Amino acid sequence: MSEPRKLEVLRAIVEDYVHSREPVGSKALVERHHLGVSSATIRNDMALLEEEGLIAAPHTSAGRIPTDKGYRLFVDRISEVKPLSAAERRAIHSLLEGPDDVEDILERTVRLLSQLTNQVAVVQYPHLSRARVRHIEFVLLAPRQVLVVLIADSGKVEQGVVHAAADTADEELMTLRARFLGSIAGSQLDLMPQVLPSVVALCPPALRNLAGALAHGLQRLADRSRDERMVMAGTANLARSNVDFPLSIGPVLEALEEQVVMLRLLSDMAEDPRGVTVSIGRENPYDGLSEASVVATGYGPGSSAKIGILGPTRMDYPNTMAAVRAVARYLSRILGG
Amino acid sequence: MSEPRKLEVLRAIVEDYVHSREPVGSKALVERHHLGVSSATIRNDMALLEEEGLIAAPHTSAGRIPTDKGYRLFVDRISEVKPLSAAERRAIHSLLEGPDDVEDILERTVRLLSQLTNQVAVVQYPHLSRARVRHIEFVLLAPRQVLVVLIADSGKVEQGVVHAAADTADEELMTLRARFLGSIAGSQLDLMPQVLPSVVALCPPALRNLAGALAHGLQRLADRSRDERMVMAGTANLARSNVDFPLSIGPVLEALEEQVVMLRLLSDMAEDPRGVTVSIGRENPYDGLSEASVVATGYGPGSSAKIGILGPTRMDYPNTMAAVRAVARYLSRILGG
DNA sequence: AGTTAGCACTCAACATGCCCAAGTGCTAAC
DNA sequence: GTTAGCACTTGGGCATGTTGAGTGCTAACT
Repeated sequence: MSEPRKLEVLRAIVEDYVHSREPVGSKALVERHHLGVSSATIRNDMALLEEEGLIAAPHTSAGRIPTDKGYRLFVDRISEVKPLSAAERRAIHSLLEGPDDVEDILERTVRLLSQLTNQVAVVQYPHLSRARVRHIEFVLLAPRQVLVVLIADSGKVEQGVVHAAADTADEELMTLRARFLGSIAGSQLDLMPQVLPSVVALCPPALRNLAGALAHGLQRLADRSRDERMVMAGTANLARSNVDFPLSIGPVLEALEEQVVMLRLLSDMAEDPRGVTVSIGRENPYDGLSEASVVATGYGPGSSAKIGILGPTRMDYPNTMAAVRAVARYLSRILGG
Repeated sequence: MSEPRKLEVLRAIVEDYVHSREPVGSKALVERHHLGVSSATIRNDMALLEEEGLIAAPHTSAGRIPTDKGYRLFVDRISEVKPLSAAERRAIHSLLEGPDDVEDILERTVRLLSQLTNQVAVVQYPHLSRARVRHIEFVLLAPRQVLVVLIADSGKVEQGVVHAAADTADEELMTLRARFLGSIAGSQLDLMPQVLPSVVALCPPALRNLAGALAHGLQRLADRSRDERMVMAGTANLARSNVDFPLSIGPVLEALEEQVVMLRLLSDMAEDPRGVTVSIGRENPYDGLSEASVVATGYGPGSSAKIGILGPTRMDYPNTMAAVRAVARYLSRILGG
């Protein structure tokens, strides 16, 4: 019994199954892969693989399909991340063109990734907790309604409306803006809770109320931009790749809509030295994703934000991982510059 | 042959079919609805209805199901928009609470609508072409990178990055901001193409280049906010309501992802005097939606922006229309105030 | 004229039985 | 450790039969 061949068999099974979507039997295996042994030998190997829980048979006389554990082993030890095709590289490169507004870029990136992989692509907004305040603006929308805008040096803009208790004049807002700006410009977003109260305290009593409301609004904006968000694309791929196939897409769509779930999922994925992390089937903490896998990686400064894809466990891991990794690198490069 | 009864039969068929998801036969009809005639009579009526193309039989010995045309007649002439239940009213009311940032509101609204109707809900951002410029801001992100922010009096904030040909100083930006603001503050977004060039022309030659780039950026932002966008929620309902059911959800998801398609669709829906417009099955201009219906209505100033839902043709039109109408009214009220 | 009872007819859905091919596990020989 | 051979299992395809819901038509009834 040769250990290397057993792995080779597992690999062949995974590849064939991913390709054909059908349980693969011993005979088909020896035909499609030149393994140098007979089908009987393969059968013995397969029996062992099944004992170890790496593959399973849907019913007595059918071929075998990989289990979650089998995919895991495949991803960890067998597969090599393939280089991208020229066409793919070109597609990624063309992403460099166009406006480099963060939102635009993320949107185009996620769309690209979903097309490259034929899966649902997801990307977190970059973390901003370490970003600094670049600018703030107060705009009077109505006598008691103030639009508060917070601009970070990362280029992210947050906005929100604050209600004033009393009618407010433009000059008051100008004054307060100057005060706030003077104190918090350049300071980190996550330090705002420490800084804002002191600004309010130093205000002339007449403005104290308004200042309090505005400080509260600013705080909310800062929280929100730390508070994570995401963009996704390619949900239609769920239906396409699963035509006549049993990844019940209902629960998956639910998970995708509950952005909180997805964000947790992405955030919790450990960073892998090889560049991309994979979470397979029941490894996923969320029940609805028990038939799905997530392939993700970090990007940007510190690789703190994540980008990745979501698809059926039966997916082409090597190519998918390659695409995710490549796109993440380009994205880092664009945003970093 | 009584015309009113024929309509009554059509109505019964639609209601039963929507409820049971199964073709409905003559016998079942007389049982569930007290029509005061025998099944044979109903059969005669049904034969006529079929001749007129209002209902159809999937195969010889099955009951009938409504055609698109049948639904159309049902919606136009038979159904009454039902009042909402108390629970639904309560749900809508609770929407009034919370921050009234436009984005937040739209997001919560669309989520609410999808829950009320169990369909996919969609809402256009309010049109801003008539909005006026409230404020602009230029922020230096890097020596040659300027963040341009445009704030409209509607409370909408647009942002984008502009590349400068040469290194730029903060003071230059201040100067230009004052110039631009002086000329365009208060003017309508759609007049910007007329106003901006003159501002550039009046700039001192040293700033002319930069001013041109900034004007271009501002123009892009103005375009973008006229350029429509949308928010949606409830895609998971597609899978749920169609478990074991043949609204092939693939094409629908595709349509939803192609926001352009959806926006066109919504925009093109004529305003209906009764408050909500319905587009049924093949009436939809987009092929992928041939088995889907859209129920939408305008909201906000001039009812120019649209809100609505998307679901299988076999849907509960009266309740859905009621929900869409009610939510749109509340939304108008909130945004209007 | 409109309504009804009755009846022959159609057809999807389900069930039954049969066979086949794919695939396995095991044993004995190499 | 590998292989050939073989008995065994079983889901899927197919032909056939049965059932029941539902129709359309005709002839009688009001």
